[in-house]
Amino acid sequence: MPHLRVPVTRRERQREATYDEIVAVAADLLDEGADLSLRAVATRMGVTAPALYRYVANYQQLVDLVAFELDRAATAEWKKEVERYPETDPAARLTVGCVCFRQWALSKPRQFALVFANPIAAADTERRELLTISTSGHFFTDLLWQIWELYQFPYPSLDELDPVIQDAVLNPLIPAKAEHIPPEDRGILWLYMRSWSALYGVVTLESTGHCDPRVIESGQLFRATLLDWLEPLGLDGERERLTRILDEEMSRHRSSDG
Amino acid sequence: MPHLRVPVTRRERQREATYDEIVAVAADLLDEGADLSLRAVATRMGVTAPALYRYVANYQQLVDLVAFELDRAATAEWKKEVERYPETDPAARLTVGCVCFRQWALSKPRQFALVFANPIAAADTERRELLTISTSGHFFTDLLWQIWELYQFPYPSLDELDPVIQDAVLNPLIPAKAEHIPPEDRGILWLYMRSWSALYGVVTLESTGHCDPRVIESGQLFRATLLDWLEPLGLDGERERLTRILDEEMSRHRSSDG
DNA sequence: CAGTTTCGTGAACACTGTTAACCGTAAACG
DNA sequence: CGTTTACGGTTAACAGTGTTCACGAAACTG
Repeated sequence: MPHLRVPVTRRERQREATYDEIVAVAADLLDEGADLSLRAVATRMGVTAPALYRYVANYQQLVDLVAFELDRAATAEWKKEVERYPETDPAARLTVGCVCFRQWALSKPRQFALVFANPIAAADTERRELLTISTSGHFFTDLLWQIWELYQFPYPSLDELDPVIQDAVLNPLIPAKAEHIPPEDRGILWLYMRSWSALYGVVTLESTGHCDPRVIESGQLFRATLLDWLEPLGLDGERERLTRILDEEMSRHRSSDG
Repeated sequence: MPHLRVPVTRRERQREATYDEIVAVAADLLDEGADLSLRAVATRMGVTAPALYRYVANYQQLVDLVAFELDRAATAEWKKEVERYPETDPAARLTVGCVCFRQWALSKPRQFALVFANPIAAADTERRELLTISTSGHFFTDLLWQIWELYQFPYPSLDELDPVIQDAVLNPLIPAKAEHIPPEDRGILWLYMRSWSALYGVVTLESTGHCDPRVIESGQLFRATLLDWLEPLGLDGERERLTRILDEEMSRHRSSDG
């Protein structure tokens, strides 16, 4: 959890460092194929398990901590990849970003499950807050906003939306760079939710393996889903170019790691 | 796992009964909010834990067993609900079926996670087989097939499909009542995969709680996703009627359990 | 310096899944 | 029918898991 007041006292710096070590060690464990456990993290840090309870209240909080970090680290990588295309081409950037997201989910299914398939009870406000500042969410909303600035695709006005949805887009609980979006334009967030739902759907289906392995390998389901979203996002004119980019990005990853 | 050769010897009947008790007890545990554990199932059956190893090879197999049963039982309920509309109206039936699926996922998120968010490795052929005969899959493909018989919506021909997808629809690994679909019509299965992916996406998103609780409560995301699929399924002419049915079904469940 | 907070330990509890050796009883076979 | 085999259960034990509690040492604070 990012603190705004950066602590300066020696103790607090030490504490912050320990937090960092916790998530680092946990991420290592996950990468090695072991499953995340309080005790494993502790012993690898050269410390006994109860010591960790000075830093997290329980196991779930540990999970949330590393989930947030995994999300942050992954998004940072995607941002780098995306920068192969200029800032003036957000449509290409979004395409690359989506492919990166999928590739990450496929190559690190355990991490993906931790971050995105980890159940969150509606009442659990703590975890919802964490979700709200999720880095990947900001990443995708921001790209969508940039696309809108450039292509001006149509979005529903507030009074076209269900009252409950009006509430949700005006005072969003989901991760979204929304502060800079004027209230009358918040209908865009509805499009964000819908497109995110579509992207999340295929990727989760593929990452959890709940479909034919050959279909996953081919990437056609993912590809078709993305192409369906070109039109609603005003990208019909770019269809050919973006399809080319999409195919190139997908084959790039395929060749890079067998 | 359903055996075709129904055993008659006393021992085998006894054994079958024990299997039934295992999944029944496990389902009870889940319903009570406890989490599924080998030991808990055993002690509740009045038996020690190692005894269960005469029936399942390991914990994962127990999970698979009850997952299959949960899927079967849930689908049986949906089938009943669906029968409120005549067999000659498969579009209405599919609508009801989708709402039931969502409602089940929302009211029993743990069970849903067990059946549908439970990761399956690509190499795990055993679990893939179980998936292939999944009851809910057959339920939805069958409805889609009936809709096609009635409305004759367009579907891709085999040579329009990616070679890998051709393979997948001709020799499907996913649950699908496909035997009675002639090879040249197998393009329908591609539409099935795509629509299932969309349905699976929203429902998983909602069931795992990875979006604004208000959006879930309103049901608008689910509703919009379903409505988007009317057109590809040749149901544009039925839009008004089916929307009415959809709304009615959704409010029905909302009022029935707070 | 004295007092207090912080951070770690060790022991213990209540659980997990899983393996091993063992044994009575019920079915199967000659 | 008697003998033998195999099935279905037991107990004991191992290696883990999350979590709590009482304690102590070390580090900061007045």
